[in-house]
Amino acid sequence: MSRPSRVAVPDKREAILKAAVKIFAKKGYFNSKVSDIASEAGIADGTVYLYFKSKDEVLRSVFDRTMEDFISEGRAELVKISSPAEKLKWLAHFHLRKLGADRDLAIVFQVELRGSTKFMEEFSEKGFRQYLDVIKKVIEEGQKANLFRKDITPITAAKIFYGALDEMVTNWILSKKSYPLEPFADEVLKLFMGGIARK
Amino acid sequence: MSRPSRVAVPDKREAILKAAVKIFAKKGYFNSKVSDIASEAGIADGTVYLYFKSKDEVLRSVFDRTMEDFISEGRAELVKISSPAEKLKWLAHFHLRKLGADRDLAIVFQVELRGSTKFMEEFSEKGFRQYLDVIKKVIEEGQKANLFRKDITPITAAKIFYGALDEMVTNWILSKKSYPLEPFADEVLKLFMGGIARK
Amino acid sequence: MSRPSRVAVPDKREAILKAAVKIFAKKGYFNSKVSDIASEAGIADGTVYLYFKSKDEVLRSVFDRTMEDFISEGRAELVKISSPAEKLKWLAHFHLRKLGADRDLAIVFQVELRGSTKFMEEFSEKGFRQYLDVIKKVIEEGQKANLFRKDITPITAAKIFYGALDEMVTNWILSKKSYPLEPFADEVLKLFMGGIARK
Amino acid sequence: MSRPSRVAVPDKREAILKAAVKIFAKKGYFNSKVSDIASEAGIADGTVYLYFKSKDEVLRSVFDRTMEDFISEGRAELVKISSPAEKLKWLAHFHLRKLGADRDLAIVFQVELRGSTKFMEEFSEKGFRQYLDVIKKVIEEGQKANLFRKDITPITAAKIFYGALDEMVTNWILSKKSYPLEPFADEVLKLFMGGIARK
DNA sequence: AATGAATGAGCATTCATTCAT
DNA sequence: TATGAATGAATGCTCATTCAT
Repeated sequence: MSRPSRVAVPDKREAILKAAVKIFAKKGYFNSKVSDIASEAGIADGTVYLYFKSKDEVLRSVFDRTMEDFISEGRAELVKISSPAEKLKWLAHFHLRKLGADRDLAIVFQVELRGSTKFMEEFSEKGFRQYLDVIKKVIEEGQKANLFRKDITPITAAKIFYGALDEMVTNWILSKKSYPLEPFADEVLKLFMGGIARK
Repeated sequence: MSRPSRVAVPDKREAILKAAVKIFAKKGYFNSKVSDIASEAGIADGTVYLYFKSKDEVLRSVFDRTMEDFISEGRAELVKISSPAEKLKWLAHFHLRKLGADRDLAIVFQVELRGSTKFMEEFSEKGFRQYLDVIKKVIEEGQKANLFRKDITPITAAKIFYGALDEMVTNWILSKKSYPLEPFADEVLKLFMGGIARK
Repeated sequence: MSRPSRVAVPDKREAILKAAVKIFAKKGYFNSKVSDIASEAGIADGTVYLYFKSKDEVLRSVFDRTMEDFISEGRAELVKISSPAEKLKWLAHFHLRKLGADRDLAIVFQVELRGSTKFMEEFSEKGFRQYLDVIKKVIEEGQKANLFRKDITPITAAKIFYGALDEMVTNWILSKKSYPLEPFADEVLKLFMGGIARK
Repeated sequence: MSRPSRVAVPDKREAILKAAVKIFAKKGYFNSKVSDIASEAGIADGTVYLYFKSKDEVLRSVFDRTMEDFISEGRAELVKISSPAEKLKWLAHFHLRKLGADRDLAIVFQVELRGSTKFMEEFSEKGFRQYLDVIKKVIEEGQKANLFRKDITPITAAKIFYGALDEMVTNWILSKKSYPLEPFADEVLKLFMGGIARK
């Protein structure tokens, strides 16, 4: 049922985005030339502009596409889980598994997308708020079910949860050593759920 | 009794750094022109180069000077506190109080310094590791005193603590609303110490 | 029957070199702006960099291309002449005819290429030594044939020959009056062959 | 009888000129910074401008002072010699002895002073014409005394004489090997007087 | 006279974007 | 669609010169 594409153009848009992630990760957004991306994607410089309005839009699109997948997959999976604690567990693993699977993409997300307040604001506006909202909902759920303490606002708890995971990713990227990222999900969960203080 | 400085040029180096923070915060490092900084500092473009080797070095210096203050003040204060929990409390408040006091500086730290892997690596190498190390030490102390649980590695706990605070700052910066940042220290502490799960 | 070239851009590289000679001759290498050259060539500034790596390389190329022609034509013609004296005659005329035909090029060669030891050394290394060598060979030939005196080393004689011609060119360039250069070839030859002293 | 100078200021003007020759010779006029010269002369940058109006004028002064010495010494010596041939001999030796004694000065004269048509013209105007005129006079003298052939104009012969010597200097400067320059005076004379052709 | 901090005009080069083919 | 040659605006940095001290 799929529209038969013209051949020879398996998916240039996709190729450009993939190339862009690789190049942005290696050199940083501002130091990446459009010609680097085009060259990496195996096309002519001008062709980039048939698919994207500007270099700016390429980065934006990397973000949009990834975030979209991220959130929709997240929402779809979460409904299958009933326990709020299990939901948080799934989210933490999901977050670190996804970014841990594509170092270049992780770099672009952790580093490049934060390199300008402009992007940050947009980043925040579009995907990040939604993502934080997903976490917040889970926490509210836990509070309603009397499983989570209520003396912390859900949104603050969500930020803390996100911030902790985010820091795991940042450290993983900057580390000279190569190690699996996902296991840290359990560490974060342990602390987020129970706190550091001995009972 | 201090020697009265000449005229309106009490400290140009300082003026440049201050101007740079303001400009970098407003426009981002890559979009800031050296002439913007010079103009903001009330000096000629070329004068910037009498104090700094390059635009690059200006940003680096903003970071160095701030981080130095930050860490030395942190270390000096911490030795006055004996309880590990109190130390964490002081650190969280200190972190948010400092950055909450200078929005532009906070923006440069949260956004600009992370805008390139190059800076990130240096940032990480120089100040960040040390800061994380300070936190780690406190946690080890708490574990030794049997106050903190021992099933979490101190460095991971430190990262989570830092990540949570960092996220507070980032959200504060990006927020369109203006609100005091420091109070969030207690929220982070509450959760970090006791966890989200009801006992 | 040659394929009619597109539009007004028959050969941009050539146009740039031509423009550069004109501009360098008028203002000197260091006082010539790349934009002057581009403008003279009827192209955009950036286009210069599609054909040359730097302003430096433009000057180098002017030299290379000219010297190459010069030497290859010289060698090709000389083999057709058997008498060493006739060879010198042809060389002297050739030298002055060539440079006398393009005042701007002559200026670049006489003045600009000598404006820095760096260029001088390269100039010397590449083309000049070869040119001097061609003259030297002719003199050796004459000495072997017992036509030229042997109490002067061929290389020194060659330098004198070259130096005399070179001075004719320099004076011609600097002169406010316009006069034909080539006739001076015979004057140089007269003196070089027979000396100033009366027999 | 000399006016007692203030001490500490043996002769700054002289020191600057000396420093300039050294620096210009090493880096070329355009690549030499005024601060390089000042530093080499052991004075502050601004002090250069107490003695010279501009960097330009420093080079000009190097030339003026040297040329003045050159020509006045030349004229003074020549009147002591009666034979035109001996006069040429003295001139050739003088030329190569003087420049051969100060490589840096020679470089400035051979290379830097020719690096721009502007300087060339001035160079030509001021000292060079006079120098050439001195040679020309000697040749006219020789012709009048029936010692030199008359089928060559004196000025052309003078240029050839000068050009030959000049080339000796240029080659000496560019040579990687170090050798005495003055002996080439005799070679030039031999050829200039008798020609290359066997009698 | 001497200093050297400050000035600011000047310029080579880069690179995102366009557009004729 | 695709190309890639051409564009030209944009900017970090240098350095001759000035001038308050």
